[in-house]
Amino acid sequence: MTDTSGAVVEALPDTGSKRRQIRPKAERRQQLIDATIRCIAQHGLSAITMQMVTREAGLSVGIANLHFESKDNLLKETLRFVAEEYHGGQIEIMEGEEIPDLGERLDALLDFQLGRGVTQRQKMSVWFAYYGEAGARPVYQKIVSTVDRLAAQKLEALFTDIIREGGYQDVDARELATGYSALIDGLHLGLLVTPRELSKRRARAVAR
Amino acid sequence: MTDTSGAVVEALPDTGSKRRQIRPKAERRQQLIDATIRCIAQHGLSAITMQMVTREAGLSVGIANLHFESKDNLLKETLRFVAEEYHGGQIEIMEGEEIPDLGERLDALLDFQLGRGVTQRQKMSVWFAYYGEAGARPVYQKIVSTVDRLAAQKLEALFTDIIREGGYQDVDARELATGYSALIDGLHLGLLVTPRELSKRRARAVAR
DNA sequence: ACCCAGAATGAATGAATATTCATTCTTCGT
DNA sequence: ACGAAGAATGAATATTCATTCATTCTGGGT
Repeated sequence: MTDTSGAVVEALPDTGSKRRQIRPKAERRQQLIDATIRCIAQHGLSAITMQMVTREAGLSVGIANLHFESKDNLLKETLRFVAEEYHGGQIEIMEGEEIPDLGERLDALLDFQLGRGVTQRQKMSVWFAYYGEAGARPVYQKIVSTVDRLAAQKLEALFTDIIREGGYQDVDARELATGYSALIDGLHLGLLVTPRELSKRRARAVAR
Repeated sequence: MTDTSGAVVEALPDTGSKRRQIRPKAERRQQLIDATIRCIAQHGLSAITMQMVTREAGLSVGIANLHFESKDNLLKETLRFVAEEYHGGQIEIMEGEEIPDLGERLDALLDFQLGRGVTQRQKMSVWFAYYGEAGARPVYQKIVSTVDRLAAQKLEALFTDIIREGGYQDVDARELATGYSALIDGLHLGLLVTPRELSKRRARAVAR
């Protein structure tokens, strides 16, 4: 009954493999970012811990500092990921040519922005957790506003087209775009604090 | 040159009085809440420290635990204060009878909500810092949503009146109220990340 | 089959921070 | 004046947490 028998030493059954695995750097980074998102959504940005994150990822504590230099950096990269994913999705819809009708394209955008699911809710939590700190942390402000600006331009362009096509009068595309963005943000906030379902129809109505 | 000479030992000149002062509990509590607001605005909710807050208030470290049981409690009470102040102001405008014209009352509300000033900006920072944590902390959710619900009802009532008076068709007061709130929240968010001035006019336009 | 570069681990370290409480100081009632 | 009630202080304590790094382990290259 020697340990050196080389036989399988799986003391705890069902508790995931204990085998150490070596994976490419990019994959580990993503794994850690995903875990960070889940942790922020569940525990909040201010309660987050390296132990928490690495545990959630099923890895050892040291690994986060191996792939990201520091906790600060991990948080920064996580924000960048969420921001780029969210705005990237929007931009794709807005400048994609698959949907010729502009009104339908706006609808698609709305569906994307108010899309449901646990994942979506998690991302939202993360999103606003960072917004909350943005006032005090210029780094966050910069990351968000950089990506934000691009999406805002595309949105303004979309509205400009819609206004021209529809022949609307007395409407400024830039104002409309700002208002629309603000409305969506506000609805997200509302959903976070008071989860309701009715809002989707509501938003669609106001958007026109 | 003995220390026991009993003479005044005011080594640092100009550095505010060193004299210990005894003040009523309520005053100290407010003093600490104010300091907390300033600290959150400047350093963020997750970086906040008892030392920071008590220092900002010009008091000793132990005092926070004397008047509030714990850090958690101080933060909770600070949120309650900000929430009640903000929504209280809104409600006062909405149900006050001083402004008979409903359109003007809406304008007054808008002015209040988008009011400027350092103070306002600080409050906003605090507001969103807590929103960011709301997803993970039911206590915060409860505080905000309780006060929020009341303001939302008043707002809906106001819109109902406006719709009746103006004889508008095809508009649901509840939808309008939700949309309006969301819009304001969104604009606040925008102001926090990308401070701009133009938004006030914009909001007013959309509000109609 | 066997090496070894470097990926992964986690115990140890040190810094930061909430909370306590013995002590000092103020004020007020007598 | 004086003394007591209790407000205020801040050094000390215990805990929590990010970061380090000596060591262990893997898998591809030879």
